[in-house]
Amino acid sequence: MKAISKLKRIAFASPSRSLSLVSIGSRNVPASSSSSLLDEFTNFCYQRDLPRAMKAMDAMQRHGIWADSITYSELIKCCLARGAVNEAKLVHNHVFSNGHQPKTFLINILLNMYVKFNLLDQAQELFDQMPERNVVSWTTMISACTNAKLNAKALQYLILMLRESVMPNMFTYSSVLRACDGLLSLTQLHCSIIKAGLESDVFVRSALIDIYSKLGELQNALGVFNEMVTGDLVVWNSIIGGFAQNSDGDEALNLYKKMKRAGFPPDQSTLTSVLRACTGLALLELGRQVHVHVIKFDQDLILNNALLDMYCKCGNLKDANFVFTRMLEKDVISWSTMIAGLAQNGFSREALNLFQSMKEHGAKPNYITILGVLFACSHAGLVEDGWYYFQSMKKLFGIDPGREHYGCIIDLLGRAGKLDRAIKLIHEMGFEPDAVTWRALLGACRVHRNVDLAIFAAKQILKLDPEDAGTYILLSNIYANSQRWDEVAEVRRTMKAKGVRKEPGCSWIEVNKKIHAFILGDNSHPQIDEINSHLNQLIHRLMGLGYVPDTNFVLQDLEGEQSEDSLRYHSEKLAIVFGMISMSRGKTIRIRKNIRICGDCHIFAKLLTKMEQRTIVIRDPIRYHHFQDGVCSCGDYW
DNA sequence: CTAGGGTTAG
Repeated sequence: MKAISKLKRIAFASPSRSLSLVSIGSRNVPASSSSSLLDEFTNFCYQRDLPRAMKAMDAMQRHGIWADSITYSELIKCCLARGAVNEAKLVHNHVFSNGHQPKTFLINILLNMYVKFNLLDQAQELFDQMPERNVVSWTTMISACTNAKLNAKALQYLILMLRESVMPNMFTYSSVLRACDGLLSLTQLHCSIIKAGLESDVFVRSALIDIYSKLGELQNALGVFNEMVTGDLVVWNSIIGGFAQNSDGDEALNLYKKMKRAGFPPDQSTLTSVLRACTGLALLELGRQVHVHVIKFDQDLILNNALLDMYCKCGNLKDANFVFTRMLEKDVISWSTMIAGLAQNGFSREALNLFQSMKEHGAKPNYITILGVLFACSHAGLVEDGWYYFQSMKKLFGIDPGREHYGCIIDLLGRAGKLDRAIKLIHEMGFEPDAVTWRALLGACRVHRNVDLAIFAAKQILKLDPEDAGTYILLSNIYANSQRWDEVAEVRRTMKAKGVRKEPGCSWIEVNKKIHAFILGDNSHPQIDEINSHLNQLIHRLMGLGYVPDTNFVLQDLEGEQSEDSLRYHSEKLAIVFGMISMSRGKTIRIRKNIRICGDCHIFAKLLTKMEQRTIVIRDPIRYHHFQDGVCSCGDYW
């Protein structure tokens, strides 16, 4: 992709210089005159007349004449712009013909040409034959390797170049930094960069920020960013993207504000990251504002995909569909995003229909697409369809089922109550089960109330993920419910010993472009009294209609202690009531929360939508719940 | 002649 965009850039590069000191064509000049042959060739090269230049070059070769390096570089640019690989190879042969030794400058250009044509082997061969390699030669090879994701090879080139005492420059570092896949090599490189005094180069800085972010070292990335005196758009995009990709949307958005204050107008890359931040935080209104800017960069595929995903993840399928149908160019990510978006939001049928339509459009599904399809089947209880896709995905789409696919199928079987089959599958799959696998089984146990198996699955999860507070609480609740107090104490002890704390339940709701957070046990919201009194009234009215606060949801309640009173103040209930007080009836109440919804809040929300004619969408860390008219899109399974 | 930033699941 990169090579192609480079080719394009060359194709639209500045028009050829005019050099016509000599008449063009061979009319006025005898063919045997070596100087006129050379002039002719030079003119054809600058005029980008490839066929004639090639002809003239052929004649020059027969006469043993060579042009200067700049002229050849023009010719090679022309070959690149036209994708003329064969001509380019002829140029290569010509400049080496009859034992002629071109300058390093020219060989570098040839090297780079092979890299841009994606002919790494040829580049390597030429590189190996070079009598003298300068920093450009080495950097060209390093950059070729990093682009091809040959990280070890890129680092190896750097070592070899240092061994030959060629000093890396900012080009070399910005290139080789992308090849770091461990903190050790990165720290060493960063030191060398500082020693060489190159850390203030914007290219090096953005590369440093980016690689630190990719390795999850955000504080280091921020350190490099904060030292910046003069920056540019890409440096800003690197740091914003870093936070957005490491699910720190808040910080990404803060930096975005700072960037605008610093006078840098956002581009496609910035907005993609901003949308990703909105997606993570479920900031639908901010996402909508970004949508306005997206229109200016019409039809940027990546940006549109990010916009699409934002609407899906914010539970707004209407706008997601609007964006999707208007995208002129769709790739496998667009289709996968929309399919998964429909499935996660409870529109399984639509997801499967879209998958059909994707295939009819000739788009090739990938690993992730199939995950969305399996998720849709699982969600709709389509055991047979899901099993069919799972069994035949290798044959139909050439994709080997991975851990995640098994996870979906375990979920599918579990949801359908086929726990035995699910366990059998865990044993049969070629992978060691991981925490995600066991969580899929645990989900089934919760719904089908299989306490023993739930304990087993929870223990497996904790073996693999000993910091998972939610699973500890769940396990402790299960024991408490069976009066197994010794084991309750044991779980609590383990948590204490490991320093695992249960995260307080927190729900967020966006009203009038402001985010309101509700945290369990926190009464700091200015309208908390009004909310509580309204909540009590609602509960009272709902109880009149048969609602019973369910303190027995031990397998579900990850948020607090199991008493009716604490259930009453679960954060999502407060957020829902606040939404009802502050938004008109026609508006959807959208809530995001940090831990999974409990069974009592789920029933509460369902009954409330029926009683009050409201629509509520709650996104928990892994599922979506669209409540309307007394039912939830999750089908009471989560 | 050589260099940096963005999208789907988990």
